[in-house]
Amino acid sequence: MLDHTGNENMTSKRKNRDAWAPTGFEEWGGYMAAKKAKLEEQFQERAAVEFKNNSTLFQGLCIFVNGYTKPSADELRLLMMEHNGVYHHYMRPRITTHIIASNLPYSKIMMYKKSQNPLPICKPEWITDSIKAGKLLNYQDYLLYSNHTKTQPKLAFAATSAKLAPELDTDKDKVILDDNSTKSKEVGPESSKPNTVSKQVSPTKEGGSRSVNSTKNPEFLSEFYNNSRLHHISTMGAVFKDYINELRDKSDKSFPGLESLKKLKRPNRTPETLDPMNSDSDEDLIDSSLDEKFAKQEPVIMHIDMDCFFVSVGLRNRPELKGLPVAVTHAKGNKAPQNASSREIEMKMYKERFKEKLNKGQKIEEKDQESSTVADKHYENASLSEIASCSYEARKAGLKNGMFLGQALKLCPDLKTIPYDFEGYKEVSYALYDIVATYTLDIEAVSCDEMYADCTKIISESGLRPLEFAEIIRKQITEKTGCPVSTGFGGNKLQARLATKKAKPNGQFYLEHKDVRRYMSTINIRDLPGVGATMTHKLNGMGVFTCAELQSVAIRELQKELGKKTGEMVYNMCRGIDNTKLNLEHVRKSVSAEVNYGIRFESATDADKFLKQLSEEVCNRLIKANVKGRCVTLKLMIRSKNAPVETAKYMGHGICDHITRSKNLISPVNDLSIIAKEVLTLWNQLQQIPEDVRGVGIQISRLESTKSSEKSNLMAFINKTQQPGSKNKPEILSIQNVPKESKLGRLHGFLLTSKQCTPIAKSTVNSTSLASSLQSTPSISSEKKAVTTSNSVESGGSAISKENKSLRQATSSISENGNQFIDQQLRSSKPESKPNNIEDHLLMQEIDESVLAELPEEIQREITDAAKSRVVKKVKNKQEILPPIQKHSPAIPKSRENPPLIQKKQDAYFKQSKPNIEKPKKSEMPPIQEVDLAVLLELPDEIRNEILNEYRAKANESKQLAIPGCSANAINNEVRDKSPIDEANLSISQVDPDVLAALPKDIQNDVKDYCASKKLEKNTTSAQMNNKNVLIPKRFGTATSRSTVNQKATRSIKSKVSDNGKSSKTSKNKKNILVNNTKSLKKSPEPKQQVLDNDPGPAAELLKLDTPDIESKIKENATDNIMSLSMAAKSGDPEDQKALLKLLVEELMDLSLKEVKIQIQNWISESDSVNEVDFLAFTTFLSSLPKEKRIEDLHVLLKTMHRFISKSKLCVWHRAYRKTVEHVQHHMLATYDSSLMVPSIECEHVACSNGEDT
DNA sequence: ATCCTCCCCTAC
DNA sequence: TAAGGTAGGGGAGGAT
Ligand SMILES: Nc1ccn([C@H]2C[C@H](O)[C@@H](COP(=O)(O)OP(=O)(O)OP(=O)(O)O)O2)c(=O)n1
Ligand SMILES: [Mg+2]
Ligand SMILES: [Mg+2]
Repeated sequence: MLDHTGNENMTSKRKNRDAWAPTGFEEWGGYMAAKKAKLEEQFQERAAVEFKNNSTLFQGLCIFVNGYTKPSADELRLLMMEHNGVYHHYMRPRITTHIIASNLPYSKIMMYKKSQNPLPICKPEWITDSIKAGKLLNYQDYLLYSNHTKTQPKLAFAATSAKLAPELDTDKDKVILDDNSTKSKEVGPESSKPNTVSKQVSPTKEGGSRSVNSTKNPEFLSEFYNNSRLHHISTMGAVFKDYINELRDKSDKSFPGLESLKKLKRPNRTPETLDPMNSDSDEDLIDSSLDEKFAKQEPVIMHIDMDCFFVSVGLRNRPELKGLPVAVTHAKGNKAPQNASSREIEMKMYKERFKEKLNKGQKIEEKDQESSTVADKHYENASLSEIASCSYEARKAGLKNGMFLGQALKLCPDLKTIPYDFEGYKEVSYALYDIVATYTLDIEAVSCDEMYADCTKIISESGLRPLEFAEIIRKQITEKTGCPVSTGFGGNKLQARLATKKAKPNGQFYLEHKDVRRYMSTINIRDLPGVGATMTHKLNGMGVFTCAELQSVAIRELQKELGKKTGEMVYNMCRGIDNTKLNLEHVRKSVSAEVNYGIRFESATDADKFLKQLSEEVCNRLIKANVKGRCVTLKLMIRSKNAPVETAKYMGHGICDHITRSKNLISPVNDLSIIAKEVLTLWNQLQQIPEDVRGVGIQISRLESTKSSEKSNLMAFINKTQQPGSKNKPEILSIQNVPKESKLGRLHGFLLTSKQCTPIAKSTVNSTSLASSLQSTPSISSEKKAVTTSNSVESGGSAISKENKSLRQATSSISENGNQFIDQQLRSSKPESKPNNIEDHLLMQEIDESVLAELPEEIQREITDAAKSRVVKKVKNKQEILPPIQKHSPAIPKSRENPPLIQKKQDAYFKQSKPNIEKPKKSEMPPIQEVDLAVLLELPDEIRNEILNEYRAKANESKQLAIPGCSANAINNEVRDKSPIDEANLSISQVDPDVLAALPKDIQNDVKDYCASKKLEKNTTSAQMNNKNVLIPKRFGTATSRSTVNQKATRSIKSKVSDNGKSSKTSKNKKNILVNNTKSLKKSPEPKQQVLDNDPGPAAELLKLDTPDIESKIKENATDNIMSLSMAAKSGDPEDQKALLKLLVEELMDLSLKEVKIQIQNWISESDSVNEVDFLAFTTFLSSLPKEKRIEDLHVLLKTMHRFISKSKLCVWHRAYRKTVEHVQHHMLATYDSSLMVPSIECEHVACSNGEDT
């Protein structure tokens, strides 16, 4: 560890990245994104295309997308579907016809090439260009490793670079031979591609630098991600966390693996009951069996982890290397003439830094020595390529994962290196997870090769001892994957993990309760999970090296040295105590993308360009994850003052300083234009020299789900409607909101209408803030650079600066946006002091950001400009009238000038919680009062119904959440103050009296009941909230099912609403929403709140009038929908309908079970209305399964459908489900003379439950 | 006292 | 050459 640590420290900053699924794991993450496409839409589009054009463009083609591609794998999948092609999520030996990739490692290309049936590997442009051309172009013109030059498909003279080129070409020929160049159109598209092969080929002189450099190689980003192991493992980690959620959702609760275990044991003993008796065994068993019998009080947690994962996977096809020291790396071993000077310097600096750190602690000796050792090694020309994983034989020589290859070779000269095989890892990971999932779904995915599973039930029900079970499952996994795996069992996660460590390699171990204490004392503190190099150091400084020694340290002492929580954790851990539960429902809290390799900007333009690319990357990930975020953070790694310009490691980041700057947005966003703007603003604020940038990262936090099921279409709906002309979403609020009261009112109820606010103060505030921000910006910018320390979030000033800059230079393209940004920033720059907030409110009131955002850019500019001028004026006024604002800016001395202001403003609106905090998805819907009825009424019935249903559903949810005293007033006040959007969760509860009154009676009752009955629940809920690990009862919330409410989320509620100058925080309670609400109510008397309250009044009235009608309409619509569904088949254009239906059904027939599930999920979860065509298609499809003898599949699919529909509170869906089941049963009876056991849907609405649409 | 931001640390 | 990402817990210290 020291060694590794050392390296890490050297860089001094390492961070992780996330992954996004470049390779192709995206099956789960719905795609939806870019286009918001829903499966429905996809189907429709596809059907339409097929039907009309009967596009068979790709008929007969079966593609497999490997690695990161420009049109993402998902997009390609859709394109294939639209044109009658087939998309494979995995390479299928004799079925796949083409491999699509933007770039592949040489090893991979070779692999494909050598395969028995070499398949052509084409660039994704082949697909897109063919579509554009309306005909299938010759794929040979798009071969990945063909000559890049388009024109010369077959020749590979690329030329300069040469070495690889020839080989590649050769490969190509071999691989691709089959097809002939039938023709090829010109190659326009690929012209840019000469580089595609670049990765490997181009390394010619200048070319070499190009291929790697972020600036010079346009394909840098994708190439980098495609080759980054850390990116891959992060991505896969996220994928498997989702996968587990997915499996759990789909589960029918049957565990075949567990069942077979029961059978195994039964012969010997009677089932569970007798287990205790069984005691065939030994010590362990007896205890455990007793426990099992009664309460299973003793939980049994399993930790399972593949042995030297990457190596094991790689050795599957290299049996000759088994038993030898092997490592997985990019480099092959030889090489690397690096500049010794850089190494020397970096080493020196590293040492210095290390010493500093150590000094803080106390001991240093050993480490110093070690570091020096490392340093020595550093001087040499050893390879600085990192070893991802090394075999246990290699570990005997001292090798460790993460170590540099050069260093490793010194320790182990015989080390064999093998290349990465990311597809292989994924494959094995799936096998691992799938096997464990046959025993239980109480799984917490840790990474692609590791997880925790609660085996309490398995052990008790099967009667097996942990180690017996281990034997079985390990064997199963090894047989299936060809890779060794180790497992550890214990009473908690810590014990299980330590047991696994002891079990490795290829073993198993059960750390029994009685042995815990004894065993713990033998553990080295560094082996405790969570104790890394730094903490080890600190503890070593205290004379602590082992857990035994650690046990003798008082908790106070530990907390003093390590912090409160950390101290306590360590105190417990060294005793084998670990109270953390398995985190079963994984909920993402942030999405980020960063690159700290190969970053070399030569100009501000380079930096801008890359930031935009990275923004795009993050946006894509957000979309893929179905989330939007309200906080944007830019992370930079900047070359340290004395660090060499040329890093020791080729294209590495060297020794750097880290700088972070974040900004809160008023509303959640996943829009590229907005995020890019914010990022560029932040970048400009940081005022860094482009040439010194060595790393860039963008993180989006404070996420909210965008899934319709979860969030509702309200936002989307509102966005669309709100601003007529606008196209985009409501962005972040910017300070300058144009005066569209109605809009504001709807969207951001809290803001209230300006009327309420005291005009003067408010107006002044806004203007002041803006002005201050503007003014301050310049100065600030200069300051910031130096700052390594963190500052307040964003500064309005920065925004301004940005604007200025944008106007001047770089962001010219973005200039338009720039204005918006500025606005936004200004907004964000809340007034620190309350006065500022007030002003902000005024501004907001004046200009609705979201509205603004939607307007054409030109208009936006105008407005923005006008606002600015206005602001300036106001500022002046304010200064006179309300000095506070300006003062504030200056007052904010400490951190960045304006930033604080901005942030505060935002906070005031929303209450945000920390950036990290996320709220449940629910929150997206604005309080119903805010919904503009007029707009609502204008909407199509379907949409209107959806919206209303959403609210209704939320009302239900609120109940669940148990907002006890959810008297609307209090809630409303708070919400308003904060921001509707933020506290989505709250929004549910926010129902204020007026609104409540406006609601249909049944809903009213529901709400009341909930409030009354949920108090109890609330308590429970709050308790759960406290515990991160606690699963949220997803079953309840329709959309929110998965959202876990956590403390932070709750916390957000607290928004500090600073009224005038007073900072009245509505409530702070993290845990108790109710409390918060209550507080807010009490505080409400404040001016702002009152104002707010007033506003609602009118709106409420409107609602009342309209609501009833709407409600009824909704019901009607629902009915209509159902009716239409049944009718659809019959009416319409019979022929067309039939043909379309037939096509769809055939399509479904061709899909794998998994794919169909995904389709079903998308169909249901992406919309609140039932798409008739899809309904008919699915129902017809499912009804035809009995004939196909696919009963298993039918069963699974119905469960899938049930699962997702259960989440929907829409009766329309419930009915659709019943109808489908009815139809299916009919066919079941006809075919098998028996019906299928399927779950039924339960609905609160009696009419729905009883009714039946039929 | 509690919040919030900017880090730092840890894990894979 | 080399592909040093990513998510989340937590602490320090300023602001309220
Ligand atoms: N610094 C690291 C650590 C890990 N990994 C990758 C390669 C590993 O194979 C995989 C799993 O990590 P583990 O910690 O589980 O390590 P191994 O599986 O390699 O070995 P062990 O047998 O100790 O689990 O993650 C990596 O690329 N870089
Ligand atoms: Mg492992
Ligand atoms: Mg592991």
